[in-house]
This record gives sequence, structure tokens and C-alpha cells, in this order.
Amino acid sequence: MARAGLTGERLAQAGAELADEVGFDQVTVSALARQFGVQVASLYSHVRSSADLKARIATVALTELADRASTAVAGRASRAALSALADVYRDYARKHPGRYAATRFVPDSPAPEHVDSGRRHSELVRAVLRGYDLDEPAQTDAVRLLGSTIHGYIQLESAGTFAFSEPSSDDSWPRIIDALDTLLRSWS
Amino acid sequence: MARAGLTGERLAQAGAELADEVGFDQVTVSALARQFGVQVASLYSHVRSSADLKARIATVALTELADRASTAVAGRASRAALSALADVYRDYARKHPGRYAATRFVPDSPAPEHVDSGRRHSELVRAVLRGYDLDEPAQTDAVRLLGSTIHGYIQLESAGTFAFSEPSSDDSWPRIIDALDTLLRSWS
DNA sequence: CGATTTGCCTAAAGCCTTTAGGTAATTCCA
DNA sequence: TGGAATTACCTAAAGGCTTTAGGCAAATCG
Repeated sequence: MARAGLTGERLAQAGAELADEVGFDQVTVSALARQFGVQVASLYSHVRSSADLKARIATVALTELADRASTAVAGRASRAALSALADVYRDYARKHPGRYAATRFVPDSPAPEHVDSGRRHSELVRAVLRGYDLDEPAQTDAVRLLGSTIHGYIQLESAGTFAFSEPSSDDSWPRIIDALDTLLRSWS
Repeated sequence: MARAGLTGERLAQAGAELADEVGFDQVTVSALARQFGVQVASLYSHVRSSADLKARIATVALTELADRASTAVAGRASRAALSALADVYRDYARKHPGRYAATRFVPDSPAPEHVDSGRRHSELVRAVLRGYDLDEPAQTDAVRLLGSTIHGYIQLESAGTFAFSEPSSDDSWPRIIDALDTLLRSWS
């Protein structure tokens, strides 16, 4: 070791911050090197490729998000749990748009930590569903419905799709969560 | 005019095909020039920039999709209309993944044709909702819910998120559409 | 204290974007 | 009909990002 000390870890963290500032797609090995004031080639000792850098950022984001989701769901059930979980995703996407976008990045060969975080997410959704009375395969269907709707809403909202009509997307959001809650209560 | 005749129109069309082959993100002015066997710079007489090319492809896709959706919804109502509409989106995404991805591209300053197609889509969803009894603002909420869920599902499915657990995502899909239908019938 | 490892550097090749400035063929019209 | 204007595509060039190869100096290990 020597000098300042770039590491894969540090690069992923800095990359996550950069993503929030300039957008996940604009995160490049070059831009990151510029931030650290070092030559581009230096980073290639720590990340295998541009895709590898993005994958690491994705893992950071996915893990961070799982941590928050976990906290939000703890001690809550049914509607309260659903609402808290959904809000965590949405708030995270608003505060950390770059990181949230990173979350959708599918690595060529995901790190174990990445896979773990992915599993934690689906388990959290299943935990929320314990408050409703669903057996398989309905439970899996419900996991997919929830994931689709929440991720879909966040994405369309951030793309500005809801910005040009009333009511505000802030108002629609809780009503849509309510609707999902109702739906889950009476899932055929 | 002269020779073969590249036009913005033709480039958008060829770009759409290229997108389906290699992915929307891999569509570049260079790649397209290669396909046409001309120098890269030549294309810049017809498209303003790489972003402009992508925007044109997006417009082609959005319009194509609106046409199909329109056909699918015609003569159907309620559940049948909802299911047909959702299937059009999903089938299009599967047959034309590059074009479908293009659909999510938000142009800096959208062409009128692009805006029109966007409007057609939301009007089609509202048409489907005529089969249910919703007044404003519930109707807008429902439009957003439907859009979020359908786009979200398609996206997660194409990212492979549903590929590693039972039941198959083909089986979940109709059940999720059913659930949405039920939800709309009893929207608070 | 010498050998090894670590950390960052220079160099270079390859691909993509975009602008500038032609050139030949076609079309318009006096 | 023939010169002017336009059209369609080209060469040249600058600048950015990615990635590999090879090098040197500082820190650490034995």
C-alpha cells in the first residue's frame, strides 16, 4: 500500500456519489479518475472494466436500499408495512437518483453480495405479504405485482411522465398504495 | 436528391431494426452508418446528433405501439380490453426489445409526433377505464397504476428478475392482469 | 538492507461523436 | 439549354472514453 489508497470499495462509493450528481449512465471510469485527480489507467488496477465499476455501484446501492427497507418494515405489518416499504424505495429514488438507477443494472456475473442483497429485497416483500393471507403461487404473483408497480411508478415519475397532469404524483402515490393494500386483502 | 437517398425517416426505421438486434443503448450513429455502408459524417446531414437519432427511433416505436394498442382495444371493453392492451405492450416488448426500450427514451425536445403518440397512449388507457366506473381523480390514479404495473412488469421480466423462481412469468402475467381488473371494479 | 509488492504513471490503440470544408451529380429556371 | 443552386456523400480532424502494456518509485518484508 502507499499514498492515498484507491480501492475497489472506495471507487464504488465515490462512483455512487457521482451517479447521484450526474446520472448513472454518465458514470465513467474517466470521470471517476478525474474526481480523484489520478490518471484513468490507474483505476484499472481496482476495477476490471467500466461494467465492473457499474456493477460495484449497483451492489452498493442495492445493499443500502435493502438496509433501509429492512429498517422500515421492522415492527410493522400489512398496510403500514407495505406503505413504509414503498416509501423507502421512492424516497431513496428521489434522494439518490443515480444510485436508484444503478439498482436496475444487471451485472454479467453478479458478486455474491449483489445476489444476497437481491434476495434480501424479495424476502422483505414476502415479509410484508405475511400480513395478508396468500399462499403459493399467489404469493409469488403478489411479489411480482408489488415490485412491478413500485418500480414502474418510480421510473415513470422520475421520467416526468406524471408531471403534466393533475393530481400531483405525490397525491396519486398513497392512493395507489392504498389500492394495492385493498387488492392484497381480497386476493382471489 | 440523388443516389440511394438517406433520410431521417429511413434512418429512424433502420435504427429501430438495429435496436432490436443489438439493443437500444448500442445504437450509435457509427453503427448505423456502417449498416448503410457510408461514412459516419454523412448521417449528420440527416440527424442532428446521437440523441436526435434516438429520439427519432423512440417516436417510431411509440407510434407503432400506439397503432397496435389502438387496434387491440377497439371493440373490447373492461377486462377484455385491459388484457388485450396489456398483452400488446408485452408482446411488443418481447418481439421488439430495442424498440420497446426506445419507448422509454425521453427526448430533450420531443417532436410533435412524439407528443401525439404519447397522448394517444394515455387516451387508450382512459378508453379502457371507461369499462370501469371511475371518476376523477381516481381515473388518473388508475391510469398511473396501470402504466406503472405494466411497464414495471415488462421491465423486470426482461431484466430476468422473474426468471429464477416459480411460477413462470408467463403464468403470473394473466393473474396479475386479473388482479388489476378486480381492483378496478372495486376501486374505492 | 536488498527483494518484492504496491500504487500510480506514460504511451498507445481503437471506437464514437461532431464540426468544417469539399466535390460531384442533380435539379431548377432564366 | 446551360449556369446557379441544391443535394448527397466524402475526407480531415479534434476530442472523449476504454482498455492494455510496460515502467518507476515508494513502502514493506525477510
